[in-house]
Amino acid sequence: MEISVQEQLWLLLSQIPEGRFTTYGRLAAMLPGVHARQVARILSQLPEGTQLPWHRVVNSQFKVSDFHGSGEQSERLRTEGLLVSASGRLPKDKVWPDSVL
DNA sequence: CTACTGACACCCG
DNA sequence: ACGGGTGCCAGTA
Repeated sequence: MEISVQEQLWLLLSQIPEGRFTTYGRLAAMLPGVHARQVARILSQLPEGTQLPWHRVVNSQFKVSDFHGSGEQSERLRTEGLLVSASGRLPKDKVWPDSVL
């Protein structure tokens, strides 16, 4: 009995505390056989009312993609106390350590 | 710092 | 099955 990649990703995502963030690549690296691109796709298909912090995932450059409307992701991050630079980048000292599992 | 390239996984027509 | 596009990444200039 194995849980799907999708569910594993959800569990991982739910572990990210407020004020922290991670990247598609880091999440993918924690799930053997999963590519970063697949992570991005799964996150993009989360239901609208989800409790999961999808906004705490950015690309490897620590930059917010903001494809989700007009700046909603950056807005949410700022609300959690994460300072987003003018160019959309996040501070590297706030990265979620992937050693939790 | 930015721009471009190749490769990977997946979706759609 | 096939080719083109994408929200990625790593490498390079």
